Amino acid sequence: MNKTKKRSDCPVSCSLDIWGDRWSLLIIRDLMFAKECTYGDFLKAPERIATNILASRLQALEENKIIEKLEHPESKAKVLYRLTKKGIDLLPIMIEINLWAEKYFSIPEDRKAMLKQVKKDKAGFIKAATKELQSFR
Amino acid sequence: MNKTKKRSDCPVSCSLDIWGDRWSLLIIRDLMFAKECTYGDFLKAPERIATNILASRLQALEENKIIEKLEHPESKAKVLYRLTKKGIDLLPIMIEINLWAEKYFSIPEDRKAMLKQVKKDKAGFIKAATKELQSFR
DNA sequence: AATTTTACTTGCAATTTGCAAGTACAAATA
DNA sequence: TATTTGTACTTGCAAATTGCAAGTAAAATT
Repeated sequence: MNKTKKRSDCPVSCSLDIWGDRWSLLIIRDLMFAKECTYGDFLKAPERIATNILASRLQALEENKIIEKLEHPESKAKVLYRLTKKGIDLLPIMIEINLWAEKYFSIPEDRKAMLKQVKKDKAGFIKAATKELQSFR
Repeated sequence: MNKTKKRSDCPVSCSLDIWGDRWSLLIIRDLMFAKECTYGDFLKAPERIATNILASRLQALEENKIIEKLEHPESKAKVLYRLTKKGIDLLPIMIEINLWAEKYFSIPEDRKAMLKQVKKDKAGFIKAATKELQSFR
């Protein structure tokens, strides 16, 4: 989001200072599902983020070591983004958000199917998904 | 946050539409710790929320059934806010945020002590804390 | 060589934030 | 009873952020 404005020492506040806006977690969501995304991939998300906002969020997330850039293996015109370990560690938060939302909204079927797996063995799911994300690093 | 602007059917997006800003989760945090807060209590938080922002967030959270108002037992001049069940159910998200932050920031000692309890038995902690919050309803 | 793709940047209007001050009602105090 | 204080907001306004549309530059394709 913004650079180095720490509002307090509260862990919640510190976290929100980094990804507590309407867009950052959606970028992180996309990376958790797709593992690697280009700039254009993010723009395809249904929420329709504006290009300037996307650029500013990607920069802030990179500065905060949540994501990192890497070369696209097939093209110099493309940039690949992926999660760092710090970003991958947001997975439990992302899962709990999905579980909460499932309880209070109607959500897409494919997401429900995923959450069914989660509820069977949450720790196991997180471990496996983390490992999968790590394998791209 | 804002009224009824649903950006997509994604559960993450729907959630952020409600509490995905820099302040809402801090209000919810205060209510999770204190159980019941007055307007003035929220203003005492170290992040120093502006009075107009606080009023607008409280209204939005109430409209979205995350919090509710009740009469103060001792004074008609005061208003008490507390979490609804929907708000209490955000507890697992709040805990995961704290756990993530502990890993990447230095956080206050008392919060560390709480997280020590969490790590001993996460499900048990959430159950007990939820029950405790429910007891105020 | 010309066109298209990709990742941005820029300009600008609209919205939101943040600060300071003000208001209205209740409660405490003189 | 009159006055002051406390509590929960609202209002006004400047500054920052957002969102839309258009533009740019380098790389890839035709």
